[in-house]
Amino acid sequence: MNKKHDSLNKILVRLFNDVLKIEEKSLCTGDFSDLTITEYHTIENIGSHRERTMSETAKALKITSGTLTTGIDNLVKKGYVKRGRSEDDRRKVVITLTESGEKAYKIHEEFHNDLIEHTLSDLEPEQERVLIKALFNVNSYFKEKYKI
Amino acid sequence: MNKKHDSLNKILVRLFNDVLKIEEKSLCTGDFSDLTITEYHTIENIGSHRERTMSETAKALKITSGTLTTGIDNLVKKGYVKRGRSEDDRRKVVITLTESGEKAYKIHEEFHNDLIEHTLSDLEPEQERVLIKALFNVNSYFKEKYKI
DNA sequence: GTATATACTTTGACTATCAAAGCATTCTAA
DNA sequence: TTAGAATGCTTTGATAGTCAAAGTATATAC
Repeated sequence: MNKKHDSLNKILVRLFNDVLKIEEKSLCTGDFSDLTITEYHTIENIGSHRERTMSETAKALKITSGTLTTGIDNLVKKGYVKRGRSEDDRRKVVITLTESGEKAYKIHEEFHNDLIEHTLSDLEPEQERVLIKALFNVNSYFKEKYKI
Repeated sequence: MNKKHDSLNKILVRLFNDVLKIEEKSLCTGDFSDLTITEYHTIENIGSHRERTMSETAKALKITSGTLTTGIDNLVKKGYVKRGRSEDDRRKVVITLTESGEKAYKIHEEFHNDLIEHTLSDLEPEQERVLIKALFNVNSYFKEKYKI
C-alpha cells in the first residue's frame, strides 16, 4: 500500500469511529436522553417508512427479529413506538412512531443535516465533488461485493 | 438542503449503518472466526504501534480502561495478545501481538486495503490528493467542535 | 385437513460497555 | 524522607445489544 492510500485509510478509520461517538454524545445527552444511539437508529428506520413490519425493520437494520423484539419492547415502554397487528395478515406486527417518536425522529434528522451542512461548508466546490464521488465508490463497491 | 447535500446525507447514513456490519461479516467468518469485530479493532490498534500501554490503547479506541482490561483478558486467553510490564514504570502494562495476533492484523489490513483501492479506483492522482485534504478538513472540524 | 412455511416472541448465553471502588506504583511537596 | 496525591491498571456490578434456537400463532399449499 502506498503512502497516500495509507493516510487515506487512517483518516477513514478515524472518521468512522469518531462520527458514531459524536452522534451518540450529541444525541443521547439532549432532549431525549433516555434514548440510546441504537434506539435512535431504530426510530430513524421506522420513521422513514410509512408502515413497517418487524421483519422488514430487522432486515433493514441487519439484526435478527429476536433482537428487534426486545428493542421494540423497550421503545414501547418508553413511549416512542406503538405496536399493532396487520389487518391483512394477523401474523404481522406493524410498528409506528408515537408523537414523541416523531419528535425524536426529527432531532436525529436535524443532527444529520447539521453535520452535512457544516462538513461541506468548509470545502471548496471541487473538494465537495470529489468527496461525494469517493463515497459513491465505497457504496457501490459494498453493494456489489457484499450484496447489501 | 441542496441536492448535493441531500445525496451526501443519504450515502453517509447508509454507509455508516452498513460498514461495520460488512466488516464484521467479512472478517469474523474467515480464518480467525473466533475474533469479534471489536477484537479486530483492538488488534489493529496494538499492531499499528511499536509498543502500546493499556491507557494509550483505551484512549485511542475511545473506551474506558476497565473495558479494555476485559477485552485484553479475552485476547490473551485466545492467544492473540501478550501482556508485559514496562521496565521504566512498573504501573504500566505493555501489550503486544503474538504471532497469531500479527496474522489477524494482516487480515484486517487487507480488508481495509481492498476498500481503499476501490474507493480510489476511478480518481485522478490530483483528485486523490483533494480527497485526502477534504477528509482532513472534516476530521479537524469534528475535533474542534466536539473536542474528541 | 394436515403439513409446511412465515412472522413474531421467548429464552439462555455472550460481548461490549460504563462508573466507581480498589490496588499497586510513582511523584510531589513539606 | 516520607505522607498524601496522582497515575495506571483491574475488579465489580450493572446495563444494552446481540445471536441461535426453541416456542407460539397464523397463513399457505397440497
